[in-house]
Amino acid sequence: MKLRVSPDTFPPRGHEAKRISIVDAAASVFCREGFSGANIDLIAAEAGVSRQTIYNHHGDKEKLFVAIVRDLTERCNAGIFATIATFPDQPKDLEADLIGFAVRMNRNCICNRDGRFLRKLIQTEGERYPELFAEWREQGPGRTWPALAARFARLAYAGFLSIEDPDVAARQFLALANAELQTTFMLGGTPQDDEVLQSATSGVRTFLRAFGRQKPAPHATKQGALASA
Amino acid sequence: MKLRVSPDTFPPRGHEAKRISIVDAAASVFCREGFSGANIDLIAAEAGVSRQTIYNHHGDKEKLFVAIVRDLTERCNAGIFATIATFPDQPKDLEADLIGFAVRMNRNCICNRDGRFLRKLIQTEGERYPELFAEWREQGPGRTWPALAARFARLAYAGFLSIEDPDVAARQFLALANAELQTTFMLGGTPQDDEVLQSATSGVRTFLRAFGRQKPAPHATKQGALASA
DNA sequence: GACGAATTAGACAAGACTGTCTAAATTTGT
DNA sequence: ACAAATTTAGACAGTCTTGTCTAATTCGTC
Repeated sequence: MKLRVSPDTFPPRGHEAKRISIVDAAASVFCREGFSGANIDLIAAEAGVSRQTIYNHHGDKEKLFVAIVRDLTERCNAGIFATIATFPDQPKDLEADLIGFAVRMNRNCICNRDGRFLRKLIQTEGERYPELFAEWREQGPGRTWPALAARFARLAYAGFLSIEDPDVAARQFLALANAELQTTFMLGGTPQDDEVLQSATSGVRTFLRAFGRQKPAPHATKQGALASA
Repeated sequence: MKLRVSPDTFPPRGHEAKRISIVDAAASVFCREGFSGANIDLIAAEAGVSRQTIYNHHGDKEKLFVAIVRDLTERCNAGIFATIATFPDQPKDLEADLIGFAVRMNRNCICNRDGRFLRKLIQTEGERYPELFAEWREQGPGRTWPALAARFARLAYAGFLSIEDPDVAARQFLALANAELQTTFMLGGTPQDDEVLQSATSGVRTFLRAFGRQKPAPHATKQGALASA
């Protein structure tokens, strides 16, 4: 296999630029080739950096790998929390607002570069680094699931939904929103925008058939919420 | 890394026994280590067979890998169709029967050895062998999804469910049944029986809240079905 | 422009792996 | 029990990879 320089900017300028370039290239290569298959020379070429620089920055291949996973976990978490912050607490149109939220979640957290890479690394190398991915589990799902569940609980409390267990509802919401994308995810592909919208739409519709209230919440926008408890 | 002989029967007897032993060991090692990381010597040791025998049977590493994926696809498909054959067409207790079906699907097709292995190989090597996994997609989801959808359509036609799109409903059914197991699957783990039951139960409950009929189907067991169209 | 730190190319040793080959040993069918 | 086919252990060449080292070059900063 011949190594070709990436079509990026020729050599990245500055210390920090190189660091970022290395992390990006390493994520891409680890993700594409797996840990065993990843080749430091290829990472170096793709980062536009010499091999020695990678060893200077990260020590060895395993440390590099761990750094990549930590980095991806952190960035993905940030994205997920930022997206959860856009959850529709006081929806005008519940269905449309939840569809919008599901689409944002997919596009900004699950289908984007970081999300795809992290998911693949967890799937392929999760068993080889139990403590590393236990850490991911705590910092990732362990914190994001409850945060999302809390928003659904709030929506139920305000009278928009009829939910018994908010944790279960949150997981089912995402499962439904992604139901049509499973095969694409399995093969590492990136679904088109319209596929994401399609899946979110049918998923949210089903979710609301199960958990929506027939009565569209008695004007419980601000003051009425507490009365319905 | 030292290679140790597997604790299986010492050397497998007979030509066919060796073939099977090689396929089993190779599936396990490819799955654990990925294609690049898989070591022919390790596969040979784990199969209780000499390295040369593997080359005699399969030619080279890549041909061996393709043979493994074909084999797993075939076995998994057989299991899925066998399980779909147990779908409750004339349920006594719709909820209980669908939960039972979801549990069987999980235990016999998704969580078992073949299912876990095939899923992982698709996830890790899918992009490297497009034509091979396109084949899987056609033979697997391409044939099993419609088969399952047909059973849901039949259930709806008989008055047990209220469904618009049986294909969507089938995908959402499985997505819901697995909603609680996602994290475990990501890390390659095998969920406990009670976790599978738990996930199936809450998934089916939500599914029936969305698609169940309030009226428990007007005795539409045999003759009444056609009338409700 | 000059100094110190960072980066580079390349060589290099050590080890691992694939795939081939051979001669001996074992198994199978008859 | 015999002959043919299969399997085995081990050696082997060739290739690839990791991680280190060195000497020269470039970069950031004053």
